[in-house]
Amino acid sequence: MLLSLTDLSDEPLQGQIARQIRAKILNGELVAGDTLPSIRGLARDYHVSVVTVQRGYESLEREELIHSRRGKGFFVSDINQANKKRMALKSFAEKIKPMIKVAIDEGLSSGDILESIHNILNREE
Amino acid sequence: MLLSLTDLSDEPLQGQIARQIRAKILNGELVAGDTLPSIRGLARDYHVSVVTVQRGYESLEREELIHSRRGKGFFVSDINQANKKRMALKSFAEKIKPMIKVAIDEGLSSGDILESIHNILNREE
Amino acid sequence: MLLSLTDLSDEPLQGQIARQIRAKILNGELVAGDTLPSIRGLARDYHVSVVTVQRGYESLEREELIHSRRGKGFFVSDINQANKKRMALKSFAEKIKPMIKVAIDEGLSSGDILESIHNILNREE
Amino acid sequence: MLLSLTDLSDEPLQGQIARQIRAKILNGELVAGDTLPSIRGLARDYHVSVVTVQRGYESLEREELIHSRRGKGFFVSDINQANKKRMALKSFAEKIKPMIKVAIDEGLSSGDILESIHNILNREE
DNA sequence: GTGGTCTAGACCACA
DNA sequence: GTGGTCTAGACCACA
Repeated sequence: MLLSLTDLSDEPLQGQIARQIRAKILNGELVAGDTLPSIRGLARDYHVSVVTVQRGYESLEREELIHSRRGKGFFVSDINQANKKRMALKSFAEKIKPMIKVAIDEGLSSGDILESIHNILNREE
Repeated sequence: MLLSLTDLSDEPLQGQIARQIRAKILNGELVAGDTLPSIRGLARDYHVSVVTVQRGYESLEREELIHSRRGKGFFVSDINQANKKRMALKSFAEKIKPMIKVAIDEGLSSGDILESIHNILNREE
Repeated sequence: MLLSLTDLSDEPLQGQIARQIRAKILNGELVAGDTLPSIRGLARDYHVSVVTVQRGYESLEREELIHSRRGKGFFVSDINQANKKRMALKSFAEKIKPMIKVAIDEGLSSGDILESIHNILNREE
Repeated sequence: MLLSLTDLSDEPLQGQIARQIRAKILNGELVAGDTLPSIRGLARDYHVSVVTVQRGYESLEREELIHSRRGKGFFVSDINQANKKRMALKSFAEKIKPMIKVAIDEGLSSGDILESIHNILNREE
C-alpha cells in the first residue's frame, strides 16, 4: 500500500494514515475483503510507531470501514456503493459546515462562497 | 462586546476569541478606530486567563486587523472594504481547499460537492 | 515648538518628546537660554497627559540639556559646541553597539556592516 | 545548547532566547535539521518558565527559521546560505535605520557616523 | 487605568 | 518523551 506520510504537516500521522486508507476504500481502490498491510509492517515501512498505525486503524474500525480477524490482520469491510457515497458526503458536509458558518459571519454571501468553491474545483481538475 | 466562549469545544479559547472578533471586523460590526475590550476586562467577564485573551489578540494583531496603543488599549485597524472581502475569501479558500481535495480523493464529483455546499447554504439561511 | 507625536509607534510618547527636543538642542535649532514650551501648554497642544510631558522633560534635565527655574519654566542649558557633538556621538555609539554585536553574531562581516550603513546614508541624503 | 540568559537586562527573556538561537542559525552554528532543546528541557536548565521559552521559539517559527514536529520537538528549517545573509542584513538595516535618522537629526554628518561605526568595529574585533 | 512579560503549576493529544 | 493550551497569580512601564 502506497501512503504519503510526513511529520511536517499539522495533520497528525495517525490521521494521515486513516485519511488515505479511508479514501482508498470509499473511492473503490480497496474493496470488501482486501487485506490491509500489517500494523508492524506499515510501521516499519514508513518509520512510524506501531502505536501510531494502530490508532489510525482504530479510527477506521470505529467507522466500520475495516475490521480485524484475530491473528489474521485487518480487512476491508463490506459496504455497498450507495453507502460509500453517503459516508463521503456526510463527512464532507460535517467538516465544511463550520467553515461556511465562519465565512457567513465574516460577511461573505452564498454567491461568494459558491464562486470560491467553483474556482477551487476548476483548479483541482 | 458579546462573545460566546466555551471550553467544551475542540477549538482553543484563544482561537474562539480571535475568530469571533475577526468576524465582527470583517463584516463591519466593528470599524476602524473602535476600541476592543481591555485584555483584563475581557478575561474577567468571560472567566478566562489574561494570557488566553492576549494570545487571541496577538493573532489579530499579526493579521493587522487590530493594533495596540501604549497604555490605551487595542483598536480596530483601518482596512478598506475591498480588502476585508479579499481577506475573508482568501481565508475561506485556504481552509476549504484541503477538504475538497479529500472529498475528491474519496470519489465525490464536482457536482456532488457543489450540491452539498448548496444544501448547507440553504439550511444556513 | 513643532513636534510630531503619535501613539501608533512603539516609541513611548515621553521618549518621542525627549528625542525631538534633544535633537533641536544638539543640532543648534535651540540654543542656550531659549525657553521651552510650558508643560501644560505642550500637553494641551498635543493632547497628551501632563505627566507624559513632564517625564520627557525630566529625561532632558537628567542629561543636563535643559533646566527649570522655579515659577518660570524650562530653559535650554549652556553646552558648548564640542560637547554637543560629543554627546550626540556618545549616545549614537551606545545605541548602535549592541546592534553591531548582534549583526556580527549572525555572521555579518565588518564590510557587510559598513556597506549597509553606507547604503542607508545614501538613501537618507 | 549554550545560552546566556539574564533577567537583569532590559531585553525580555523570550527575546534573548530568540536572538541567541537566531544568531546560531544565521551564522551556521546550527544547520537545517538540527534539533533544538525541548521547550521543557531548556526551561528547566535555565530556570525560566516553559511559556517564556515557548514564546521565544514562536518568534523563530514566525520567521520560518525553525519548525515543530508533533510529539518530536523543534527543528532548524532549511534556509540557503544566501537567504541567511539576506535576512541578517535586512534585520540589521531595519534596526539601524531609525538610529541613523536620530543621529542625523542631532547634527552628526555621514562622516561622523561612519567613523563611529568604524571605531566600534575595531574595538569588537 | 492600559498592555507586556513572567512564573509555576496543570491537562491534553501525539509519537 | 514531545509540543499546545490554559490558569491565576505577579511586577513593570506607560498614559
